[in-house]
Amino acid sequence: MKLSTKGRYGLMAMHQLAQDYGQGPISLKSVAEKQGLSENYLEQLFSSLKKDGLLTSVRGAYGGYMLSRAPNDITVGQVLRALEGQMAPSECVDGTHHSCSKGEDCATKLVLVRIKDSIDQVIDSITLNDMIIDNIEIE
Amino acid sequence: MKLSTKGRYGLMAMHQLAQDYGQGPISLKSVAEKQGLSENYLEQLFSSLKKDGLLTSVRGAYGGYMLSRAPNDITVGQVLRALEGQMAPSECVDGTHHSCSKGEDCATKLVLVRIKDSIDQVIDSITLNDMIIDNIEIE
DNA sequence: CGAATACCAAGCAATCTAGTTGGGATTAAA
DNA sequence: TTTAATCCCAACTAGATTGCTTGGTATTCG
Repeated sequence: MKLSTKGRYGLMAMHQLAQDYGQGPISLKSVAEKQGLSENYLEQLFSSLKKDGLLTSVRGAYGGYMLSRAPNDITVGQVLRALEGQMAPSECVDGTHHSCSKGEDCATKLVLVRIKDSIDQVIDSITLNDMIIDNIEIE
Repeated sequence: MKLSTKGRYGLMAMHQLAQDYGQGPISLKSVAEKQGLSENYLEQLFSSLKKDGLLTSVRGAYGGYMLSRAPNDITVGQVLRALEGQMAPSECVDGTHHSCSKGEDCATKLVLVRIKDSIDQVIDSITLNDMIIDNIEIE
């Protein structure tokens, strides 16, 4: 039940951009370097995040990426879903596939739904702004 | 962030054995057939579940597997961890690896810890007996 | 003895992961 | 107008993982 690096790297990068929010576009290279990530790989993640409307880009020299909204208006859930799809422990509870022959009459599915709901509740309640604040509080 | 089939099949099979609890050993073949799973694959899962002390086996003809404890004394968390390892969204929060160079000072890790804690709380609070009861209530 | 079972280890095709490679388009600044 | 910096896009790939299958051995009941 691991997150792929997409989700984790994406959170790291979005946290970085949240810290730099309001300072204009930040280059991919700069984010990749600060977070120790592959520039070309991160580019793919930013592409997904942009497609989901979480990032805005500025092309050309001195261009870069920035959050499309304030950090307190972007949740961890939005970031993770942009990169990982639904945060469901199984396809049978991800809302798109309806393949299980047992239908709703499945004890295992009930458990999986409860896991999914629990994850959703956590990730939808944490914003990028919370990530900054929480981290400072602990430092 | 998907569970592998191990966790899902394991829950299905353990739910079956919970329903048959007290009726002596149930053959692998029977469980596989009732749940529509590959017998040989399920065998591997039962091996893990036995190693973690959740199943007891009886060899020879008319042998089989049974829960090693009452259904209300086995949690979904114990089953899933036997088959999937720690239900952590990243190695940096699974309690065994300590590889992240950032140490505790990482906003992303704080988020991942909250996700893990939330999953743990759900899966450790549901027993196999709950799975039976909940399912009947809905039927 | 023979059938039914658990137990064990290795092999394997398909898929997924975590990138890399190689370019093209756009724009600020010199 | 050139140049460097940047975003944008698509294809490729080595290695790991998944979800099994195969082929056996050991044990026990009738």
